[in-house]
Amino acid sequence: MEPEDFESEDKDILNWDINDVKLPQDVKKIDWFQEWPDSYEKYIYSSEDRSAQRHLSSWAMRNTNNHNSRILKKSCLGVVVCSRDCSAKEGRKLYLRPAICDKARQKQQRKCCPNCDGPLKLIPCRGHGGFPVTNFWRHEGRFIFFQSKGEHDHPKPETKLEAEARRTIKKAHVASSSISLKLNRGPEAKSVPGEAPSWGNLNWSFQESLHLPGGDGGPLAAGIPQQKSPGECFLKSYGLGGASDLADPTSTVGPAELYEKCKVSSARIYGGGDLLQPPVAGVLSDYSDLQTWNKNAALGRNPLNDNGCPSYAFPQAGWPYDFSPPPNALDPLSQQIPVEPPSAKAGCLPLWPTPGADLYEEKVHMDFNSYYPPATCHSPQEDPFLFAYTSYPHHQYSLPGKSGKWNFDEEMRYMSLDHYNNEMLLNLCPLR
DNA sequence: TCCTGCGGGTTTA
DNA sequence: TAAACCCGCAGGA
Repeated sequence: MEPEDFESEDKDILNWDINDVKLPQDVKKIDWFQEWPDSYEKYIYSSEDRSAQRHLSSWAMRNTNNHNSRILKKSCLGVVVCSRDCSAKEGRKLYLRPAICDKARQKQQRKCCPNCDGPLKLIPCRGHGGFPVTNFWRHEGRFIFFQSKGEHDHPKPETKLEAEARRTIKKAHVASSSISLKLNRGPEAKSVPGEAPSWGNLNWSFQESLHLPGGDGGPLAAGIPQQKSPGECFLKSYGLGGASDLADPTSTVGPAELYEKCKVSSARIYGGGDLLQPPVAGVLSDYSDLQTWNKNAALGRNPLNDNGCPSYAFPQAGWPYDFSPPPNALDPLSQQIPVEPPSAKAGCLPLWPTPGADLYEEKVHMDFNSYYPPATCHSPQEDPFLFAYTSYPHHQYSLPGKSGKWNFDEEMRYMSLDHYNNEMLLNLCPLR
């Protein structure tokens, strides 16, 4: 093929529009799935790409009827923030993911800020000429064409995975508290109105279930295979137990539901088992999630991480919690479950399991005090477990402002990184 | 309970 | 006429 022909063909491939009658089918290079598409971008994914098949986006996109069954259109809902613009320590801001369902979103906005109890507000997306940014998906032959129109003018919300995990954790904790309350109130236990059980009596013992990396005989220190699943990482992140805990029906870890959710996440991310080699170019399908995860892990979605270690996408934007210990944290056993959640104010439903908030804070804080990642980072392949631990201190501090935006996704694209980007990123890791 | 996709219908520029 | 938006429904997790 003559170079000129190639160029013109390339131009055709680049110049397509989602509304074109005919889209290019001679696609030589398909794109990695983009979790945070922004600006006026176009991508061509493999029809085998699971994320593309699901029309996923980490932006909160809702379906929009464009009366065209061939082209799926979705518009951005923006981000939910605290109307008081509160900040946790280190200036962390709250960026919650707007619920996609209208009713759920209305309900969400009646809830209060988990950080300051202030009302939440939805920042609508106005990045496309005053209207929400729109994403278009079109399946055509072996490819899935994606086009975004507009540039998000708001911070990134928490990802779908984060939001789901948050809900699950909330459920799990509520369930756990409920069970513990019942257990603690044995037949002889008297029901005293307003009585608050001691944390020390709770079956859900974070202290016991936590295995610190490199700590006192935890899984890592004991030389147990370090290839933990992200699911476990989630649990670890929350101070929950590892696989052994989960497999044990008598475990004090928590509801099986949580494990199932994490297992699903793990399977999704890991392709159902061990980590796989990076995909060869053009064969994206089952690896897309892995790639997305790897990229997120490598980037931490917080490119300016202080220690440069990658983090799983879990705790960053929208992670409202201050992990410093409460004043009475030195005596965890003396902590009480507030019968009336501190954040539960009239007309304001708590977003998080407030009764355990202190507990989370306390334990996780201890984790990070006792374990800091080494200067040389491991890849997720080596130790994804580590990521969950290292991830907490990293947060999305700054808004992705249009002027000073530092979008690594974009940078990666410009760098024309192919499937080796994972390794390359991980090699870059110690430099950051 | 929520997400997702679909599609009928309305409003507005 | 196109685009945005509202709403309800169904299937699925």
